[in-house]
Amino acid sequence: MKFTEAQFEFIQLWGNFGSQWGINKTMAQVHALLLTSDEALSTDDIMENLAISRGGANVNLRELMVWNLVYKSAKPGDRKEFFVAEKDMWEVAKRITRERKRREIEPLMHHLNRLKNVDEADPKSLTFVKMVGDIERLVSRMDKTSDALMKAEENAFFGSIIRLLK
Amino acid sequence: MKFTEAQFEFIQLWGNFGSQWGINKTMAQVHALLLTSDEALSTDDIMENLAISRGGANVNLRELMVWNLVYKSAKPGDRKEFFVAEKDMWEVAKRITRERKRREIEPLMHHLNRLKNVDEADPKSLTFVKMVGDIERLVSRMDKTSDALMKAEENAFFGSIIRLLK
DNA sequence: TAAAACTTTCAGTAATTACTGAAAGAAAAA
DNA sequence: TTTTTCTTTCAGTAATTACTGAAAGTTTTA
Repeated sequence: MKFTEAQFEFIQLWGNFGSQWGINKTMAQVHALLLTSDEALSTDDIMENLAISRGGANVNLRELMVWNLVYKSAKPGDRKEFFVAEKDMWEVAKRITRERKRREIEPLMHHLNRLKNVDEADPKSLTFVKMVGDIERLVSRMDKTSDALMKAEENAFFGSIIRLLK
Repeated sequence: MKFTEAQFEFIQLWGNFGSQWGINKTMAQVHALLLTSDEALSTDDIMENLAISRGGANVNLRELMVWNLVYKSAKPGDRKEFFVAEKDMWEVAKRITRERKRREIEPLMHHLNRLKNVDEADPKSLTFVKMVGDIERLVSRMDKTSDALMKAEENAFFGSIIRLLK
């Protein structure tokens, strides 16, 4: 398989995988293109390679920068902006996790907590409040555990404890 | 807040949350309705409560059964099928995790592995192969770690070790 | 200050995704 | 076996999501 074919397939794969996880397909494809490019790319490079419009390229690049997955990179003697992706995949995983937590876990917990103000007189409220509480505890526990595991994977001592569990 | 309001809001919340995670919004809403219902519901109950069609109700209920989040439940003297949701939220989390792994991790690993057959002569392939390998290792590690996490949360001894890390 | 080079925005529209409703299918009752 | 009751399927369509492209905005150069 030639490099360009493999790169093309990787871009498709990353795009499809991303959209299954609620990440915009084109954004994932731009990310994949930059991940597989040794050199920084301009907006025009990206437009050409993925056959997307200038608007789409611009919006998705800026969103990738919000996620901290892509940086601007200036080229001396060139007024264009160039872009590079963070290549350390462990960093990539951490930053995606961090961003999704920030956007989803916190609002979810807030909304769930509000729902506990349900009228306690209604007998149906009993199991409802219990269930909301169960979800809160579960989400909070998974959140903390994922932090612990992230730390553990980075840390030789904790990492060796974690490996005991596998 | 009245129970029916709280239930309605929970259904919206679960639907929106689900669709952010690549889970069909209506499916998540049907799930939320069943989670917050003490009694088993018929297709007609669900159609009425969520204002969706018979086809939609049927398709989403069957999909929820594939995910093992909802069961059929017969009522004596009634020919209709009734449905109940698994109410143990820890079971719910485990089953969603299991299903997503099965559908996504395995195919992803397979595709990534295929991409390693890239022409090694091209110098660009070097960093490409490294990156694919990095993703494989990362995904495999996260997969194993999530298994460990599940076991740890279920197990008092391992659980206490995990709590040390937090 | 004006022109050139590049980036950003957003109304209109295309692409995708999932729902509707009616017809066909299946199972139970008569 | 015919009718009744309920479930499933799927072509057509509605709803959602995200892209296009041109105009406006911004920065740099001269």
